[in-house]
Amino acid sequence: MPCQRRCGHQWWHGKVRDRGFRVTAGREAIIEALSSTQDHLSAEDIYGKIHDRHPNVGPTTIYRTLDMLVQAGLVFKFDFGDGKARYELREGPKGAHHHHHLVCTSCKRIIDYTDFIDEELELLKRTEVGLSKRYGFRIEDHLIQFYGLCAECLRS
Amino acid sequence: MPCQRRCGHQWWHGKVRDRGFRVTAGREAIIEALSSTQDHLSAEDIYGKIHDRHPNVGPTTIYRTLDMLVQAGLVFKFDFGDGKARYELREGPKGAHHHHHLVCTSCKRIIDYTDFIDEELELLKRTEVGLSKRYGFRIEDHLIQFYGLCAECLRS
DNA sequence: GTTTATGCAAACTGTTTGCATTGCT
DNA sequence: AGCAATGCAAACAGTTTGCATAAAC
Repeated sequence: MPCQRRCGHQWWHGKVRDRGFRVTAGREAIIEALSSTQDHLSAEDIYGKIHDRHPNVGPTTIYRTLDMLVQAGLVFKFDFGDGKARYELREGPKGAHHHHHLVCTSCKRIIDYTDFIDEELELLKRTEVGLSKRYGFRIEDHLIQFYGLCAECLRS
Repeated sequence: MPCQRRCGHQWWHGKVRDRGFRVTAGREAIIEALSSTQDHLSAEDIYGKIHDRHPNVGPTTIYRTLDMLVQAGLVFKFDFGDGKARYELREGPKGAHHHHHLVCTSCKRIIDYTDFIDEELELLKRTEVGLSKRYGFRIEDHLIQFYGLCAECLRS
């Protein structure tokens, strides 16, 4: 199905088709929901976001689509310890956008940060080379999260 | 309850009592299970490990105890994406032992590593200072995980 | 036309909760 | 004695699965 809109919403079609998956209206809606926000959406969040325009897309499809997108490498699945999985687009029309997370252990707020990434990237690169030599491990991704108390919670 | 054994199994008693929690046989068994292995035990794993000697300790107690230990800062709770929480002692009789994880996305194997920790700690320290200035966030802990394919899975 | 995706309902898994009882301090 | 911890059974939440139908290729 060609893109219905004149904008570039089909950047991911190739990546999905290349892996033998099909492009459907439901999947379009789910990717759009993910790319329309900076938040870390749960499956339920996505359901809420798209249910108005796509009342036919149910939770099952969302879970199955998210699994597929994780498998295809388009989406990252996170766990922040609140019992539900959260999903984030790994790349957009403009390419990959990498960041790490600050998790407030009190109010569960999540702050994305991209500062200091340069130093971190340098260390990560070195670490990855070292680890692959030492353990024969091929590293494809990483997760860095800091836990603590956010400004709001420190105040009270 | 003073330690029944002549060894140093009571190193954590103070930390638990200081926070207003009590020392019980079940909790002793759970901490012993955690300290007797390098593995990342799930609640069910712990149940299996202690059920012979402590048939009276049920799953509920294990969950509640683990929550308490996480709260008391003695245990770290992880999620490796296999649907069950996993727990690891944060410190032992000899003090804290910090490490990070390599997660094989194919076979789900987890490899602990402590290499490069010094460099990492240095960077983390700098990052933490920067983040606390920028976001007013007080960082108390961090999680670093690398994802990829282990040597075994690369071979096949 | 063939194969993959979907929706529904029901099943499943890990975890949590209410309440009466036990046990630490 | 007083209050925290436990066990049991039942409840719960998020997620997964089987199967018939619909849609993409």
